[in-house]
Amino acid sequence: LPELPEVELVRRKVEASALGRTIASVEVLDIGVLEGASTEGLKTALTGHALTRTDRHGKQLFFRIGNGRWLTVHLGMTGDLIFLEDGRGLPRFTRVRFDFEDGSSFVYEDMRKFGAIGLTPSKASFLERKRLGPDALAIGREDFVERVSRHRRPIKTVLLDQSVLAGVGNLYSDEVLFQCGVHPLALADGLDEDQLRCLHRNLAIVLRSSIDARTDFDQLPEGYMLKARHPSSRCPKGHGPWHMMKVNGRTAFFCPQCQRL
DNA sequence: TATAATGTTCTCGT
DNA sequence: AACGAGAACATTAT
Repeated sequence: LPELPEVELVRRKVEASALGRTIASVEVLDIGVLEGASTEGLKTALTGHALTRTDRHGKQLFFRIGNGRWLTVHLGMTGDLIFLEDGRGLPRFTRVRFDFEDGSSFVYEDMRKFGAIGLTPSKASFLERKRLGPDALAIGREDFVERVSRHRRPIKTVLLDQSVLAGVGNLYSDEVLFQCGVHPLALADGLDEDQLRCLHRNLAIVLRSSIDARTDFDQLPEGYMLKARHPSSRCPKGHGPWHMMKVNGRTAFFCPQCQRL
């Protein structure tokens, strides 16, 4: 459940379900997902306290604990947070389970274990340590243009670099490049002002559209690549099949007609 | 059975 | 210093 819109929906889910309930116990089923906290540290920090606030920066989640510290959660490639009203129906790949005093539970599951869960005394120091740039939905145009265009690297690579801006992953970077007709290998410092503005504006539109669609790609507006991002599908503007290439070890989809180098 | 998967981080080489 | 390629992490689905 990886990129910014998916993570934002998880945040909202937690906000609506787990917030305010006092934690009675914490069970770590796989210590491999802990980062910056031990099992004992987690138990000590959380037991007897409630999550009082949710926050998201890029793909990173933060939950304020009643004692002033923050629980940090990254969903990696396959992570999710599940609220269980009666504590039953534990997901197969549950890694950490939080049981509330009222009998409900809150679960961190992550099949591939690329995610991480831990503690930090300060969000700012955590973001600094992880070298996360501004949130992709919060960054202003000037800042975006300045940060992106300073790199002599393919624009796809720059958009995926979480230290430039945080929250964009492989799928949404493909989508915004397609929306703006920019080739994934175009060098960031060679883009003109119009292209940079287009990317900034459409990044916000694409991310918000996906959140509004509850990340159901079928419900995205017409003309979106993500409605049919498959090798056997084609450009919605009537051009040919998608072309694919590897950029940063990830598969990039693009339309060679719409996105010229 | 081989390949790829919405992510991050590290090494090695240019 | 900046950058790219490749590997590593773990597990499933096609």
